[in-house]
Amino acid sequence: MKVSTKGRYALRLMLDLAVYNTGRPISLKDVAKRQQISEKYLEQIISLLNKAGFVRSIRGPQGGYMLTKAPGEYTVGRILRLTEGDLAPVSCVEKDGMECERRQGCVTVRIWEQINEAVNSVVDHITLADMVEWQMEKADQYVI
Amino acid sequence: MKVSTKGRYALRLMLDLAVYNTGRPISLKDVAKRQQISEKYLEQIISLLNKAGFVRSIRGPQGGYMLTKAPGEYTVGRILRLTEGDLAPVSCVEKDGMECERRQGCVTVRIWEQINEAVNSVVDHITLADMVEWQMEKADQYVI
DNA sequence: ACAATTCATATTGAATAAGTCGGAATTAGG
DNA sequence: CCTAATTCCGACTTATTCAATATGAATTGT
Repeated sequence: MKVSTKGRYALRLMLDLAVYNTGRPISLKDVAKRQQISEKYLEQIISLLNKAGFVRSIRGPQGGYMLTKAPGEYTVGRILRLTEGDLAPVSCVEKDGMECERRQGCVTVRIWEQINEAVNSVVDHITLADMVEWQMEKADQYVI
Repeated sequence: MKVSTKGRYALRLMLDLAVYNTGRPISLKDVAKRQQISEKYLEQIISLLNKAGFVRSIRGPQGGYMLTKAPGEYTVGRILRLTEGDLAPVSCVEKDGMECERRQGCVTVRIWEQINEAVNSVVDHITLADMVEWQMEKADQYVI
């Protein structure tokens, strides 16, 4: 029941791009330094985000990445699902999951469905914009 | 974010013991047959449940296992946590989890906490007795 | 031209998942 | 007491996934 580093890093990566956005591309090197994550690993992760159109890339010196949309447009769910796959606790309740011949008599599936709904209702109602706001509040605390 | 077979099988195993309880021990062979799970693998799983006192074992011929408490006393959460460990989506929000030096500045932790609470509130409010009831309803549907 | 960047693919090492295997210990029934 | 059914125990295996590293090509601002 764990979220892998890939999903967690993706979230921090996207948050970093949102928080440090100045209208100019942000290099992975900077993100890696701030977030203390291997730059090489971030490359793999942002590649997914790039192909999915969540960010756009600018190559060459002074290049980097930028969000393609406003932070409020990215739910945590969309970011996590892109990197982690379906968040369902078992494959038989996934959106495009495997079908199971035991399904009709299976009682545990109700539990998995409820867990699935509970998780989704959390991640689909939090956006990057919320997280940026939290970040600002944190920052305020330390400035005072 | 998946529950492993170990946790899923443990749940079905406990449910089987609850549903087919007649006051006499139930052998793993029978459970394995009904649930279509490897008997050898079930041995490993029930060993955990046994050591935790969730079931008690009777050895020898006509031996097997029995629940030690009423089905209503077992929450899904307790069964899953025994086999899966803490259900938290990241270790830093586990009950006895690792501490993280990034913690104070970390914003994503709020998300993991909310997911954790959402999952716990599902699994800690469903008991084996509920599942037995669901099973009965299912059975009724097919008898009619 | 150079250096900073992204892009693409392959490889690695460790851990975990999901069992299987072989046999020892216990005990009810004949 | 013997036998067979059962639990109990630990080692082993096989495949997959995780979490990166490594290598180098392609692009482009200065």
